[in-house]
Amino acid sequence: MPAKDGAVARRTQAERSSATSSRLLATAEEMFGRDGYAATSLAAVAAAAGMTKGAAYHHFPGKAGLFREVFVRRLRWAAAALERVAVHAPDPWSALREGCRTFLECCTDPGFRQIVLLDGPAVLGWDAVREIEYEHLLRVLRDGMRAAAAEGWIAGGDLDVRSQLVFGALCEAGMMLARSPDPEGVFPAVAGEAERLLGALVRG
Amino acid sequence: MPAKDGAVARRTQAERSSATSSRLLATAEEMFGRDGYAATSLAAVAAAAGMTKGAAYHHFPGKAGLFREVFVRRLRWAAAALERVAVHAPDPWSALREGCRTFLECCTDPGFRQIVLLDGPAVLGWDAVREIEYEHLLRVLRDGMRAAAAEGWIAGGDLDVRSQLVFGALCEAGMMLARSPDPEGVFPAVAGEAERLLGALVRG
DNA sequence: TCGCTTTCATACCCAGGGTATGTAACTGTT
DNA sequence: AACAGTTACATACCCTGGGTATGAAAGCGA
Repeated sequence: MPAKDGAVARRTQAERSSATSSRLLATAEEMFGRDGYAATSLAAVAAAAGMTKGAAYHHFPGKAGLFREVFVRRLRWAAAALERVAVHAPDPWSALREGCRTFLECCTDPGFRQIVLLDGPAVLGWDAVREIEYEHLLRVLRDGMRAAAAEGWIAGGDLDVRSQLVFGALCEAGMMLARSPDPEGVFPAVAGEAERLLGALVRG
Repeated sequence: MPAKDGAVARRTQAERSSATSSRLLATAEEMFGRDGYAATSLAAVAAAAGMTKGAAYHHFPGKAGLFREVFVRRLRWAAAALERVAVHAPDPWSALREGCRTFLECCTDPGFRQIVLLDGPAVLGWDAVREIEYEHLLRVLRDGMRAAAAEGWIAGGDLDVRSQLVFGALCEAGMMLARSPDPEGVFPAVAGEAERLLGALVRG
């Protein structure tokens, strides 16, 4: 077992690997989110992260592969925000309302909008996007609806389909927010209509 | 005024131009719809239409420009279908219901799905897509809602926002239909939930 | 100490969007 | 009818950028 060779701490392989991998991911998340997928070259991302294309291709299967990881990251980020809100809700119905509002706040982030809502479907294909979104967001929304339905808050029906339709409406709402010159100003109107749409499903 | 020179009918510039332009558009619509924007090269489109890239660049400002024209074409196609249905509806509420169902049927077309729902936003940007969709579909939907609201069929509110949210839900529904291995089989369930979403807005 | 693997950098290939230039087909004018 | 000017293409080229092949240096197990 050799000792450290002087002041420079020698790093293990796993440390090096995960460090560069993380740097690359963070840089890619920033650039994909700011400039969009098509306008961001892989070499530029690697350079901004302090390495070359070769390193990027060593850690990820390609540009689309890197984007996919970034996409998943953003979804995890949103899912974490949802989680924090939902656990404090007093009842399933409030959890639904608060969750949807939180998702809209996530859409306020320009990077989230660009990566998840705009480029995601075109780059990864709708099926892949749908699968990842299901894993992190849609299932939560569906389960929330099921819980609300079980307690009689909302009407029954095909909740798999309905949760996805609501998700589509929320994405559109998120895009409206992001596009607006005054997101904070229109937030109440958009969030209000979104809640009305949700509230319209309440069992009368 | 010179006479025709033999068997070959000489064509005017406008005829030549519009003929090649149409051929290019039709071919691009087919290939973009089948293979997607990224996987379709401009040279391939031009070749399939019996010409070279030069001709394409003479008639359109570039690949994205050509795609934009194709995109508009598809929207006009869908709008025409909506128009045919809406005029026969006995009341605003039926017009809304029938219009939404017709839109879902448009989404059954794989090319429509690929061009309008998948590639459009990423290629043209959300703002441009939104503007074109507004011109052809969203305005119709909003006006339909306004008419329905004026006659007391649905509740009031911000109908600009609400129509867009409903549109988002419909697009998602369309993607579900297109993705399904058995579109005809799931059509009733999806259309049913879409109508429920719409019906939930009915003034109680 | 010595292979072996992992981690990157360098150099290269090539598909494809865009452009510059040449040429043939039409058009208005005298 | 001849000519200049414009339009409608084709050909040849540039160059960005994704992907790959090769090589070197840094850990790692024996």
